[in-house]
Amino acid sequence: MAARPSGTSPPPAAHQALSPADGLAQLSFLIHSILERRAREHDLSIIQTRLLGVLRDRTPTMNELARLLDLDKSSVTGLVDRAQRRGLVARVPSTADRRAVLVSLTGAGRSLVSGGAARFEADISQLLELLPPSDRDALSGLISRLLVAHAADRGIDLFATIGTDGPGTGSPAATSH
Amino acid sequence: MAARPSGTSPPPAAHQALSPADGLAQLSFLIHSILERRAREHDLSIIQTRLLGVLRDRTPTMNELARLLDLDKSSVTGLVDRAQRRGLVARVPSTADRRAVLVSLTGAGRSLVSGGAARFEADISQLLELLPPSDRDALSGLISRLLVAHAADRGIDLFATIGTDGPGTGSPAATSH
DNA sequence: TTATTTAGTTTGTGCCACGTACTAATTTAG
DNA sequence: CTAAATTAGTACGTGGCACAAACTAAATAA
Repeated sequence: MAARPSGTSPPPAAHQALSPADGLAQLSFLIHSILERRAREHDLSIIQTRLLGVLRDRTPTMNELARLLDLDKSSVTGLVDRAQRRGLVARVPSTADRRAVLVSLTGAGRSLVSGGAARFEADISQLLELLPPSDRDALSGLISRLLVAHAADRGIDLFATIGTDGPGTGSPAATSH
Repeated sequence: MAARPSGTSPPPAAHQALSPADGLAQLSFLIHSILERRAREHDLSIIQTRLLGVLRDRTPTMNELARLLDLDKSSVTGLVDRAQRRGLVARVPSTADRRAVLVSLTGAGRSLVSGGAARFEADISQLLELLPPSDRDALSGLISRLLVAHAADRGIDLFATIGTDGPGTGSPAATSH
């Protein structure tokens, strides 16, 4: 319940700052919509984009995918179905567990997500250029610290169990809740 | 296309900071999910929540609502239908233009959004308590500045045309794009 | 007045998410 | 080593959400 989730403004005078809740809610919607617009260019929804993003450095089972995306497993079936139908991901039977199915990115899926990620990063750069360089760094740093603290707060996730070895098992924030 | 929209981590060493794009994307999903969880308590979706939030200090037409929420007007019809069916909003025929319909919050809708907003703010407070007080203020300030700059950048929105008079006409960020 | 634009709804399509019910494989008990 | 319980995944039905195209009614422009 955002104080003012969207295009609303209190009756404040010109340069008054937003409340933390308002600011975070609006920022969240802003980033969300930037992501959405980029994804749209490839006819991808946010959740499809997240799916591909997650698969960039993993080959999880359907079940793990559900946990990673914070979805019901029955939702993941359809999600992967649609991505597979478009040739973006593949289902590979697990050799270890004959019940399980591993989901992996296809070449097409990988190139799609790579290009998209690059453009999204460019969007973010451009957005951050609205701030003076020192503020940019400060903001990024603060956000990182907040996310790390939040992950640490609820579980020992974020960078735990991940040493320097490849794709980690730990699941950092964002999926949150 | 988030670099790593969700629960993913690069192969980074323990306390390495996230890239700006990663951080913003993850933060966005985090806030989004906090909002979602609170809304869920009242069986509200994010978009329903945004609808109620927008109506807190406006009584827009369907058309204005579409612009405010960045939706197609045909989408707004259904959105308002569902909210109206639950007694959260009302459709009031406009006296000025007999084609137009004004959408306003009912008492039930208002109390719902007020309570929800309070709880969301509490959630954000709690989240921000993970940072030292000085960092909290710094973060909020930077976010405000970024949002104001962004609004100014694309149009002259944010606090323009709004003096001290009540509910403004300008539509600030968040709806973005 | 006639033609055009504007406000809103209707209809049809597709994605997304959920809960429930089901099959098949695995694991645990006895 | 079977029998029971658990786990992985899918199928199905429901509903919200978003869009585009087609349509009605009112307002505005010609």
